[in-house]
Amino acid sequence: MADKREHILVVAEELFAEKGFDGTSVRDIAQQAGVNLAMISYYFGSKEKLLESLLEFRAGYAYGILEELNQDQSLSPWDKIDRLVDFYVDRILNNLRFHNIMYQESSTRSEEIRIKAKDIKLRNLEQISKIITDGQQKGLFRQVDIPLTVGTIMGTISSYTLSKFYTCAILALNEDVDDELYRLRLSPRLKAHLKQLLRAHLDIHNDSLPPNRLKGL
Amino acid sequence: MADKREHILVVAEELFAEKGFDGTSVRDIAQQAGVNLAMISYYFGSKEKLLESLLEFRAGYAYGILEELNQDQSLSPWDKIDRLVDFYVDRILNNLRFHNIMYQESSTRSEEIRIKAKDIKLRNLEQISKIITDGQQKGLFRQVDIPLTVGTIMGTISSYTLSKFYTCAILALNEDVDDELYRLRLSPRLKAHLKQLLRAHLDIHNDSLPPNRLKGL
DNA sequence: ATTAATCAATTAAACGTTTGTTTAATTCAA
DNA sequence: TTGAATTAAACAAACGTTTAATTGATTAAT
Repeated sequence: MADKREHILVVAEELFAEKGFDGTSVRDIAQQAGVNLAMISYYFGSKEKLLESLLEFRAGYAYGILEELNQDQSLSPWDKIDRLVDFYVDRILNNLRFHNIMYQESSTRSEEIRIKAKDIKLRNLEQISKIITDGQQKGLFRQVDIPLTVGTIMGTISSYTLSKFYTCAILALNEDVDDELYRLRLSPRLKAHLKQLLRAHLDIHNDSLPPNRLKGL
Repeated sequence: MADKREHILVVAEELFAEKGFDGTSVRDIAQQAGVNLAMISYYFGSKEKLLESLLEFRAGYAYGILEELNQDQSLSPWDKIDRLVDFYVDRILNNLRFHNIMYQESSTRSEEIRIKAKDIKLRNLEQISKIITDGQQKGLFRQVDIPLTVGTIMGTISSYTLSKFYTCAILALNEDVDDELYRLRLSPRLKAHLKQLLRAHLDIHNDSLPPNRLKGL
């Protein structure tokens, strides 16, 4: 075992996402990670600080990708939106555990954790904002509420990753389908929907749309 | 106290939403509700069955409203979409507690609870589906992924109701703002965003949009 | 009308687990 | 030999649930 500390974090991540923070005992984590119970206090200080460490451990990754995507001059804003959707769907579906902790569990915890989670989200929002404002400056995107648009992306995905039961019903899958097939079905559908949605939402040509609403009547 | 059972449910709802299911003890509920600890087992059987009772207690309301909205012949599909957005934003913001339980907490619980939560969601989806397919049949709405569109509505709202810390940062509000002002700021912004979003997303005129994407380049 | 019986409502206390954390001893490598 | 890593054991506190006793109002018998 290369890094025991990191291994504990990965195991804790899985368990937290599966059973919730309060629903997971330190003994669960220790046993699943194959380490002594006392090692968790020894490494992290407490269960709450373990969660804090987990946030730090995972925080950097998404930001790096977004930054890179942002600086890529060869991609049009539309391409970047598509890539953004692909990235987030893939990332969330492949890191369901961490995502659930980050977006639901952390909001009921200590102030330090809530602040940390907030800051991570704000940093990511900043990067996505740049992509959208760039598209606006280039005359491709219309005026939209950017933070809420980001909320729409994350929220749409989350609404289908929080409850496997409901999602399986929608996808016409058996409830105990294996994770591989589950992702395989959900991923393209989420991506297609979000791209179609954002295309219409962001397109500059739709700026004159609101008054047209009554056309069809 | 008219109905003690119901009073316990309301108190439990508040506490669950605030501190999570596992984070709330039966003693917390009993104390806050002003009843003896044993009354909760006496009334509901167990803590889990209390949550189950809570779901049943709250489930009926939304469905009734949606059904009514659906059957209203005087409203156009576009009007119904607007009303739908208004309803859900208001309802979720005014029942933050129950919504958080229903959409996050219930997914990590017993099978019975997960099934119950799933069924409630499916029933509501059914009603919203009718509104959208009606708009499609009337030639107003284009072809969209209806269940995912519903996920977008719920998810967008949820993404801003799960973490008050983050939301306050976005709204440029102090973190300990009172709930009244908090809702007053968040509600119109969510409604405006969702209506603008759905207008573009659903409009039949956008069916020919995808190939136009490259226009701006 | 008074008493007796019945049963649900309510209570305080205790149940056995499980919780997060700490201690104090031991291992092991530097 | 020093100090970090690791261990088993113990800690008190909190957990969900149960018990057994008591209350209080309603019903049946006297």
